[in-house]
Amino acid sequence: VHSLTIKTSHGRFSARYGEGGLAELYFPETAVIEDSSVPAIVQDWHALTTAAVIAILDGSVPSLLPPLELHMHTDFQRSVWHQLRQIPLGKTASYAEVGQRIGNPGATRAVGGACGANPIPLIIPCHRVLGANQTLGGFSGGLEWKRRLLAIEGITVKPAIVPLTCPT
DNA sequence: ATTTACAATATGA
DNA sequence: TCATATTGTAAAT
Repeated sequence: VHSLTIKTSHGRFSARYGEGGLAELYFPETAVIEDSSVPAIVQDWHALTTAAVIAILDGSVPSLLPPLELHMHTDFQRSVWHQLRQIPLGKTASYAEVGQRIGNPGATRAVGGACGANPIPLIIPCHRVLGANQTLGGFSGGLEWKRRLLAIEGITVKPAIVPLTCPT
């Protein structure tokens, strides 16, 4: 397994590569470990990953992606992530909608779970999945990041539902 | 109109 | 069995 970092205008991301391609992508602020020397093929993947991440942070669509290493996950999760990739830039889908598209209407909650298990944010745009009323759900990299990513794509979200109990 | 309760789904500890 | 990045429905206020 090899780890490399990506320098962007939004910070230093880090990526982890497995045998078959990109396996995980981490937001800045998390521990950054960079391998000093990696195989040539990994360097090629990393060049693609870097370009893709920078493109996304710039509000454009990455033209080419590295192979993704997702075989260790379940079919259900891969189905969900495949659907997320179908969401065009600037659009969003609800958890329920994603569930319907993969043939599991009512699997709304499970979709949330799959999003949480997404190892590759940004490239698999889990940030484009909102609640039914475009409310901000959650995000593995922190809600601040989710808001920022959506803002880049020109999407505005309603504030999360705050249970308002005033002690009298 | 607003609040409360509940069922249904995939997955991991 | 319990938890989670949800949601739609039903009933009561």
